[in-house]
Parts: sequence; C-alpha cells; structure tokens
Amino acid sequence: MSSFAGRMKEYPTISLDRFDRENLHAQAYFLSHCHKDHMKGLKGPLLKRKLQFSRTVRLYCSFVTKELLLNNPKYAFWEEYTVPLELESPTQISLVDEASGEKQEIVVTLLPAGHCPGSVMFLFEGCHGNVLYTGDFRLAVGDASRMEQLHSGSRVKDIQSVYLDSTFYDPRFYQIPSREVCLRGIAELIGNWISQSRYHVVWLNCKAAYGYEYLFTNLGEEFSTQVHVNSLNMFKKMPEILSYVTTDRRCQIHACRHPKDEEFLQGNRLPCGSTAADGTPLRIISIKPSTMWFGERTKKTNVVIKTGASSYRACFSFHSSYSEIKDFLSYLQPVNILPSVVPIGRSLTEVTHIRKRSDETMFIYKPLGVLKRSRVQRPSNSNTHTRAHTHTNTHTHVGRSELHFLSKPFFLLLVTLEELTERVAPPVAGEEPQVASDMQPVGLNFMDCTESNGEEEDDNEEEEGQGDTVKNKGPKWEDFFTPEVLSDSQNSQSQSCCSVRSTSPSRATGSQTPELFSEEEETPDNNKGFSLSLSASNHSSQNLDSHLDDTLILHQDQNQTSDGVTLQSEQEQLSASQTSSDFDIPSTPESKAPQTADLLHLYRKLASREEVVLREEGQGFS
DNA sequence: GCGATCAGCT
DNA sequence: CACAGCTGATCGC
Repeated sequence: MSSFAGRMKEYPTISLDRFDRENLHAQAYFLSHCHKDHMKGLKGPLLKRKLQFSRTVRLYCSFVTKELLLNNPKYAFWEEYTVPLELESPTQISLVDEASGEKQEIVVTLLPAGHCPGSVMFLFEGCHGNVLYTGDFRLAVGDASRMEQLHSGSRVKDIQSVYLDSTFYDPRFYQIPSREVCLRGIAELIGNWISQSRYHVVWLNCKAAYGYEYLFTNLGEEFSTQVHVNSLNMFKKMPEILSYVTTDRRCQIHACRHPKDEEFLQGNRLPCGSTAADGTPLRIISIKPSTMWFGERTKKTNVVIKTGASSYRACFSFHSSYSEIKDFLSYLQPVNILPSVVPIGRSLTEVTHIRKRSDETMFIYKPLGVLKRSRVQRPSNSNTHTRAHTHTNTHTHVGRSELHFLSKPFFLLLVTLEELTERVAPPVAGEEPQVASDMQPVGLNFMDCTESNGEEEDDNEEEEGQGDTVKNKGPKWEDFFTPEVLSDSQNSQSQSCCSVRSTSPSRATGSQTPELFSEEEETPDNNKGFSLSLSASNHSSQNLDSHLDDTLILHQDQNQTSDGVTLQSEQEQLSASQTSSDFDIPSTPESKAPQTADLLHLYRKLASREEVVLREEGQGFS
C-alpha cells in the first residue's frame, strides 16, 4: 500500500495520488492510476468545494484513468476538472497561486507504468530539476532504456529524485517471473482444462482491482473466446478490452465475482451462479493470480501451483521485482530515491521506531554516480506524431497504448545514517572520474518520503536528511562496472534553473511508444528457468533466504555465465567500491574483505571490459 | 446518517 | 507469501 503523503519536495505545490490534508492546498493534482489506495481524499467534500472556487486547479491523468475514475459516480464531479494527457507528450502546466497570481511553469510527461490500465509515471521537468514519480509500476528489465522521454538526445536525463514504487524493493523479492512466462503458464493450464469438454470451465479468482485485464485480453486472444466479468461499464470506451470480456455467462473462462464466491465454488457453481444448461455438472477449476517471487539463489519454481483438488495459484504481479527495480534505478541513476511504500515486513511504526532509535535514520541509495550510461540502442519507431499540448482534448475512446502493458539490474544497500557516519571513509585522491563542473550534488539519498505515523510531514527533516548526505568524492563502483561511461563522462548535465527545456511542449519530436506486446524475447534467459508444468508440491520451499536487516542489505548477484561459473558477486562489487569511495560497509560473515591491491586489479580489469570471474563454491545455479 | 479508522479476510 | 479492496465494528461529529 502506498504511504506516499502526496507531495514532492522539489514541487511542493502539486499533489500526486493523495488528496487529503495538506494536499487540499495544491495548485495541481495528478493521479497515476485508478486504485483506491492512490485516491485518498479524492472524493472529499472539501476538495470538491475548493474546485468550485478555483479557476486553475485541475487533475491530470491518462485518458484511461479519467475514464475509470468517472465511471464511479462518487468521482463524477471531477469531470470538468480533469485534464487527460496523452502518453509521452510533454505538456506544460502553469502552477498558479490564485491568491498572489504567481505562476510557475512545469512540464509533465506521462510514461506507461505497466501496473494496470491507464497507469502512468509522471516525469516533471521544471526549475527545481527533473523528478520522476513512478506511481505503482511493473516494468521489465530494460524498459526504462526504451522510454524516449527519459532521454535527452542519446543520454539519460538527469533525474534529481525518483519517487519510487518500492513495494517489492526487498531482496526477498529478487525475481518475479515475467508477465509472458506467467501468462504462458496460466494459458497452458487453462488450455489443458477447457479443451476436455464444454463443461470444463475456469474461474479466475481475481481481486477487485484494475490490472487483470491484461490476463483477460491475452487469454481471450489465445482461446478465441471472451472472459465473463460482472460488468462491462468501465470498459465501454476501451475497445481493446471490451472485445475480450462479456457478461454472457456461457463461456468457459470466468472472472466474475460474488461476495460469497468461495461458497459458490464449494457448491460447484460459478460466482455468477451459472451451471450447465442441460444439468450436466460443471467441472470447475479456480486459478488465483498471486505474486510469486523467487530469491536470488532459489531453484526455479513453477509459475502455476496446484493448491487443492481443483484450485491453483498462478504467478501474477502488478509490481516490479527487486531486480526490475534495481535495473530501473541503475539506469536512471537519480540523485535521490524516495520510496513511496513502507518496505514489506516493516510496519510504519517500525520504520518510525528505527528513525527514533538511530536519531536520524535514513535510507541511502548507492551507487553514488552521476555519470550517465550511454543510451542503449532502441528499436526505431516510424510512428511519429506531433504532440498536442492543449488541455482541451476530447476523445471518443482511449489510446491503445495506455491499455496495454509493457512487455519487457544492480545494487542497493540500505544504511542508517548512524552506520553511514560511523563508517564514512575519506575519499581516495586521484581516482575521481571526470565530472562536469555544473553537476548536481551527487550523494544519492534513499530517503523516507512516506508519511510518518501520526507526525506531520516535515520538510525540514528532509532538508536535514539531504544536508547530511555524504558527498560523492571517490570513484564509483559502477563506473568500473560499466566501463563505457569512463570515456563518456562529459555528458550534458542539468540545465540552469528555469531554462527552457529540450522537452518543452513547443518541440515536436518523434514519438517512441514502447513496444507493448513485443514479440521480441529480450530476456529469454531470465525466463527459461521457470517451469510451466503443474505440480502439487507444497510451496514451502519458496525462497525466503534473504532477510531484511535493520540497517544493511547486501545481496549477491548471481550472474551466471555460459560456462556455469558465477560472476563476481554484487556484494563484493559493492564492498570494493565503498572501500575506495565514501564509506565502508561491514562485510557479511561468510565473506572476507577484499584487499586494496585486489580491488585495484579488479577495477582495471573491469575498466578494460575484461570479465571478472570468481569461483564460489556451491553458489552457482543448479 | 456519514465519514474515518481499524481488524479481519481473501 | 503480497496485493487491493471489501465487509463490518467502532467512534466521533
């Protein structure tokens, strides 16, 4: 659940995904997607009143989100105050202080988030830097590199802060099978079942939330059928979904719901109540989509698990895994990372407790780099169009790309400030890479931006947190890890405050809509380990071997090479870099601290793109 | 009666 | 496993 308080420190006059309390005073609102936990306060009478007296305050979201929002009568009053924006079309918005008339311009770009229909991330570009608010997202490894608007020319834009969906930002959730693999597993199970007879039916036990439509459309396509759902109303302007769902109960795949659906199942009835017309009993299996995750060292496990005589659980995730998030972050390399979700396994009170205990605990994200990796080659897209930057868009149905999900890694540690200050090491002279003089401060913060328990969000606290950030002086481990950046360090950096952005609305550029149902298998190796076969084995072997430590998380990166040996572990790379840069970190009990000479040697090898391979007993994938 | 919050459940 | 969100109990206005 998102515990983001609604505001970003760079642009505190706008509110995102929260509409209560302080957010009532916002000059603009943004809704990333239509899930209830991101709509707190949105139907509040106070907000409604405010809108009636305002000429400038609007809610910005995607077309699909607007459609889903207004589908609920409780939010109908937003109709005239909601401005839908096209994906990937930078749009300038004026933030107006209606009391003083002061105006601030900001450019916002919606990026597909892959979480549910209409879900987007918001990229803000303005005089306080570029800020990315991810909302909730499920992006695959490499997706960020395919997003045109995250780039400026051939480079990744400088991102000051990422407000991050950190739902699975925990090494326990190291890997979640890809959408494609999960879908294949579910389709195989369903295909085997419904092909047996017309009385063999499947019930998809989906929660009441947008996000499963991807499943419906793909299964509908695969089996040339429609999926039975309770209502079509919300999809009435989304033909791509509408054509795969139906309220006709005479189909073999159901995703209908009923408050007592489990009871219905016991009585061999579907939640819609349907039984076979001629009295032949239905043969029903239920499939419950649920997140399955796999630790770094887990042996591959089935994406479909049999949980009873006629019940199954199938892997399905709305959120990116730890590896996917790490890939995302290491590609963008933001200065600050602010998790919008309290880490799983820690309640809000626990987080608060930690803060108090260590006086000023904060999350520190490392790598401490600002050098941008070269933009990877992305497939060109001839589908260019001129962006519309008007707020008076009308539409008949929503854009295709919003309905779909993107079809398509690195290193983090969490450290308390206490740990950090105790262990801070002097920078190593002479190893500093070329850094442009106008670079941003480069300490990478991983700060807590969530609302604290019963305490008002305190801007000063954040300021202090930033002030305590250890400045980045020494070489960055990732500079060595991605040697190409060494020769590429004079990249363009952030422009001066309030200068005209390259992504200003007046600039019509080619559109780069990501391939949504891409047929290319970009990461086949990530997937092939997951079995599609069904098993009745209990699932207790689920890997949970990585536990969140109070102060420090380090994890091994098990990159397997073709000859079966393991690449140098992530943990060791981290240790190595920290030794020579900002601060030291304690080694895990089973590892030994690398020596300086060894590290230099490693750096040289990495910088020259040599493979650095360590043999570790019993660490390889089996 | 309404809204907010929380426990419980799935 | 969590997620997203429902239901119902309780409390305050």
